[in-house]
Amino acid sequence: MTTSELFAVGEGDPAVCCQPVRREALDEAGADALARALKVIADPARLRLISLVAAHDDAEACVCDLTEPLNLSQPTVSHHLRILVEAGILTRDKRGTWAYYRLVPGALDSLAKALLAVF
Amino acid sequence: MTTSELFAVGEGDPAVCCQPVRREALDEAGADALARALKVIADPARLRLISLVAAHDDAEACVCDLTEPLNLSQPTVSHHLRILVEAGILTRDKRGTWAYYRLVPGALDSLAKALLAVF
DNA sequence: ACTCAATATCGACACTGATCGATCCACCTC
DNA sequence: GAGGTGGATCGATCAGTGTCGATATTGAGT
Repeated sequence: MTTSELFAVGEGDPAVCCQPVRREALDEAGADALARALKVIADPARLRLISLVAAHDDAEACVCDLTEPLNLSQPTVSHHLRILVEAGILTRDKRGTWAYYRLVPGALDSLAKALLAVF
Repeated sequence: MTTSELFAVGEGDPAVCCQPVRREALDEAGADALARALKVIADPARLRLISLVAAHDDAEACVCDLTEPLNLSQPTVSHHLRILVEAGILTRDKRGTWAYYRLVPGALDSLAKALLAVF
């Protein structure tokens, strides 16, 4: 599941001019999807990976740039990067020996938007 | 830790007029704090609790209102509510036999804001 | 006081997930 | 093609946590 699938969560129907004051509560499927998306970023290592990639020149970084500052083993970093890619937050671009990671534009924004739509 | 403590995470220094293009990456302590806050809401049961409280009349709800729609046992619901209160997302107001829960205004907003400050 | 109802706490169990060492794979260079 | 390097995958381990039944606690009503 990617974060873009969360766009529709909790959005009001534009065809209705006056929505009721009390919205319906999040249904089970929506809560499950949003929880899965939040679990992806609810990890200090993955938050730092996102931050490191965003802070890097050209907004892309290879694994070798990310392993040392996180003080984690290379397989662990690779594991976290895989989870972030599968969630649609990062993209992997393998050029030759190196793998470069980039932020997916709007991914975290849509996640924050989905979060604020809960209430 | 409450969500309000996250307000300062990643905010730019207003005394500096021209910030560098690349911000510094999230430090270990900041990543840990944000991850802990996100873990609180990265659970389908707790997301539905937040949504149910927000959707309820008067924006408050007692445990008996919340146990049945979640299809979880009463101790489990009480456990989740405790976690949400300790994180500063809900408040508990015990009046007589019943305990009423309310959303803390701005709690989720500040969390979403802290998330968007990561990158 | 006794009873009952609403909620919180406790102890235990099962499952998920973060981490690492070892290994495998792809590509580059000689 | 042989060796080396960057990165991914695998298997195991261990900590964390969601869940429940049982029990304790607190307040209302008789």
